[in-house]
Amino acid sequence: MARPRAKGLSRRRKGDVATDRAVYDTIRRAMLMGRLLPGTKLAEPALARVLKVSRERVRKALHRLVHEGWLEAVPNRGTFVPALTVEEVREIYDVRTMLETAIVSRLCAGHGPPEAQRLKAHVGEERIAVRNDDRGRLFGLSGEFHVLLAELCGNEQLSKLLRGLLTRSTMHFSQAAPERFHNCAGPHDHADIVKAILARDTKKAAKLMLDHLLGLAEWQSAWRPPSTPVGIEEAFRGLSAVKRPA
Amino acid sequence: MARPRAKGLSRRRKGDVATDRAVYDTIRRAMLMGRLLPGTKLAEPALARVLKVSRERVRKALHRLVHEGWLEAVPNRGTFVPALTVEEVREIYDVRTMLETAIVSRLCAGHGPPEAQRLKAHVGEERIAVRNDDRGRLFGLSGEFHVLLAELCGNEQLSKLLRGLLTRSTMHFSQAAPERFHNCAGPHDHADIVKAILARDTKKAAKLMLDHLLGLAEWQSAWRPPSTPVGIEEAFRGLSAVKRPA
DNA sequence: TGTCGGAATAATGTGCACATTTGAAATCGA
DNA sequence: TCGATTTCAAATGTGCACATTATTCCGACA
Repeated sequence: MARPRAKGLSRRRKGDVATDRAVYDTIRRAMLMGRLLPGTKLAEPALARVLKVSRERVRKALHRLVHEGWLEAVPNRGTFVPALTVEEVREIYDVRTMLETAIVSRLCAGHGPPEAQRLKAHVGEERIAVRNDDRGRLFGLSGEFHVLLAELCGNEQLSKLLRGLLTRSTMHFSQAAPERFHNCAGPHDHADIVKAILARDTKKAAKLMLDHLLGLAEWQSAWRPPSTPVGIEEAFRGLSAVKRPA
Repeated sequence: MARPRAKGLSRRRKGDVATDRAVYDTIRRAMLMGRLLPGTKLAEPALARVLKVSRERVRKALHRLVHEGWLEAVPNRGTFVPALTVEEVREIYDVRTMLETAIVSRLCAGHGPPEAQRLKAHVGEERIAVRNDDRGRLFGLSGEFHVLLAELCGNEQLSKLLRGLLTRSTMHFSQAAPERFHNCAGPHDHADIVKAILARDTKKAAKLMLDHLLGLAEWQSAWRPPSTPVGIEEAFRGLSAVKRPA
């Protein structure tokens, strides 16, 4: 039929899944960088204006983030950055304890040379980060350690589940200024756990993981995130959805 | 401003979240009833026509179901009923084993009279269902038993997680004709597990749960769902999104 | 002066109109 | 007759317009 287009521009690409990912990643990155504090409202028009995308894209990304537990949606009100209660943090670490003690037990029973190699490599990287006092890298590695343990079990469902739990429990860490991240006990605990796994000492490994998570939960529960909301424009300053400055 | 509406009808209620839930529940119910076989395509116009709702509502419900793992979306192709592989089933039951053995251990260590009462009540209901040969009720109760154990731990995160795992692992059961559901070992296993919990025998309870899940996984993996797709119209015959015949 | 109430404004929610893409039927050629 | 190419219809994806809802602001009244 070749009908002439009514409005002017609208150069529309095909199933542009790349832009969707970019918007989603940008918002998530802003949260990981600690720029979005609990209580902040993510208004759709403001986000669309700042990220230079249409409102529908923002809406879709927000819905996805809500489904994944990063944000909270109130009907007819908007989407907000959630404030995890100490009870929620305790519950999340409780579930993590159940899963991760089982994981280290599993790894003690059945791991081979390649798994041992990856564990030792990760501990080495953490040690380097500590030596260089690279807080940002250490922050990322500390979380990835737990994901690595899950992945070494060779269970994709388990990895996905633990990854979701980690994002929720590290949200607090992110909401604190991540450049101030300092966890001297973390890398040392990780090294001990790996040592126990390599020695196939199941009881010791499980106990170390239990104590490690208990310590993390206690330290995290003691800290309360600030509650002064910040504007959207300044929160996303320097971040862009269309071009990755990476 | 009171601008006259362009088109005729469109009597739109307020933030109608009830319709959204109805559409979502209807599709989910059709899956639980085993009417949607793996490989079936859930086309949006067909669903909208059958359920008597707009396409956007269907679209939103489908997106949610995709995100929760009930369905699979292929870009520009459509939404399909997934076919779980035996490997996925094995992995899901592996994760469930980790969580649920920890749950029964937890319950052995710390449960009071109200928890004991609810456990005994559930076992009683299952016994009644077995006596009456009520397959549908037994099918529901068998799943709820595991959710009940998680809820008795008083951990909301744990309950939500296990609920998601259950929906995925029971999808196979649903895809078999549920009226043919017959699990003579299930209720008996459940009664034994409850007995061990009430006796606070941690090792025995964990072992019983482990064997129970192992048996379920083995039985479930042995069975392969049929792969003859069925039309949308007949799959949703009798089901409605606007009025619940319940 | 403080509070209650209504109007203006901004934001959310949703139906609708196309553009793009896919799948398959139809047509053509060997 | 079979295979490859073209054509066409249906489905998916997305921007847009507008109704509905919440919030804010401002003035009247006690």
